[in-house]
Amino acid sequence: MEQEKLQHIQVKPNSFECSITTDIAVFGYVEDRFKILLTKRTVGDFKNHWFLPGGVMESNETLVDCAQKVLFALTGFKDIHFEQVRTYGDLERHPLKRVITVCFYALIKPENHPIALKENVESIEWFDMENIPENLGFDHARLINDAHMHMKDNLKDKLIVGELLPEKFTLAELQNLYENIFSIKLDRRNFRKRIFQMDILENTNEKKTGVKGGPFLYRYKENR
Amino acid sequence: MEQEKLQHIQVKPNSFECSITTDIAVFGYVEDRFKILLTKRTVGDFKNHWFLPGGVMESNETLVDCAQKVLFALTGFKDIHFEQVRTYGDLERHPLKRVITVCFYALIKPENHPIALKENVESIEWFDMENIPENLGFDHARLINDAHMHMKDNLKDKLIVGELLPEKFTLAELQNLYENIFSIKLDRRNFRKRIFQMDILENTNEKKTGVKGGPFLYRYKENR
DNA sequence: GCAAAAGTGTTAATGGTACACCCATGA
DNA sequence: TCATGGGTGTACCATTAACACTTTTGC
Repeated sequence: MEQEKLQHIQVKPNSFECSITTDIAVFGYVEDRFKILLTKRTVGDFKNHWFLPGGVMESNETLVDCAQKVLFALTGFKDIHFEQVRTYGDLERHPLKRVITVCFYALIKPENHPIALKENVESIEWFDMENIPENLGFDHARLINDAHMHMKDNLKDKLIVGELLPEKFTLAELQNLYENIFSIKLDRRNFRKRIFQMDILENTNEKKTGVKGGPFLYRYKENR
Repeated sequence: MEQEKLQHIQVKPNSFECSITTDIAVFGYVEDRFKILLTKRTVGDFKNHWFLPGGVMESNETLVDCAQKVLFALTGFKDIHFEQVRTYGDLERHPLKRVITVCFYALIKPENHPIALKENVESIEWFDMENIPENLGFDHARLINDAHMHMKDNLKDKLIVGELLPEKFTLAELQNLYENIFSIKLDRRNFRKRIFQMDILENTNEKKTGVKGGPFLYRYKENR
């Protein structure tokens, strides 16, 4: 009864111990392919498995604070924008203890974020989204899948994938990225038509050199 | 260093105490209006405020288990299907201590779920979504808004809002509900066309009595 | 019988898809 | 100079939006 009352007001003096972690699916566009960043680590029974970057939250951190801290600790990335995907609370998802994880995704330009190999990370690598390793730890295969779907939902009808590209990019690069993310093929003219009538790009009037055809470089407009 | 290592493998021996709660936005269709169920309670500084049904998670429960338990404890509802909305982890969202909450939404047929006024609940009421009380506790105004948006996203292009209606219903009722949820007006003929070519309804060949026009009653098909 | 809602098809507009040729550049 | 990719416009198709009259029922 006292128990029930306390429960009801959402405060209990002796809440159980439970780790809350954040895991981050970092997507990038590398070597003309849509990729995800994974770290090889050993956690519990998972020896030398690949994991999303992730780690435990402290009492004075928000979820996003935690994601920032964890991602920096494992990769050296700073000042990243996160989008929440969902929270996973199954009882047996972690072999050692109860761990609830909040999953985020982030889109980054690899050129701006060189990878730093940090302590306790055996390796860190960009994986092509169509060639993800088999030996993923925990339920991270599901997390990756959910994060990818969530990202596609967020991007649908927006084509705002500029966070993944350099400041100036060609329309072919933008289209290729879009095709990679959604695993589709698009007509070049229709793609241009759509993106132009969205009115989100401006032509820098510079041409990209070292590539045939001499394509113009575009950037996203300031206010969009 | 030892600290950092432990953090990295996502397990710390002394994780801090932190309540994890679930809050549930229960949507229903009552008196021809799209509504949400709120409970009036007193929590901390929030005296006699309206809250989503919610409560703390125990160590042996999954997130959904917790939502089931909490909703039953506050309303008497059982066997409800939940959809996760998102997780809120701001530091100051709860006046008494750190509370992280995972928000869910549920769609129910009020006829199947009579409200039971439970202990510690001062009142419990269906509120029209366009007339939600001002004095909501915590950040529940935001939770309601997010849950509503998330629900709309899930339902978009599906028109599957049957969970909110009695087994047999008229097309006008279905259309009205849909218009309520999305705050839009639809053309009757176009709505019928769309819903019929989805092939999800069957005509019971019964007519609804006590209402002008003598509309047919429909139900959702078994396999959809 | 009259007011209110149910039921029913057609047309116009819009948006999306398919498609071919010339031009610029790098090799 | 030639091979490769960049740049451009139009016709067709599919989907959606707009719209008015007749029938049924409750009161």
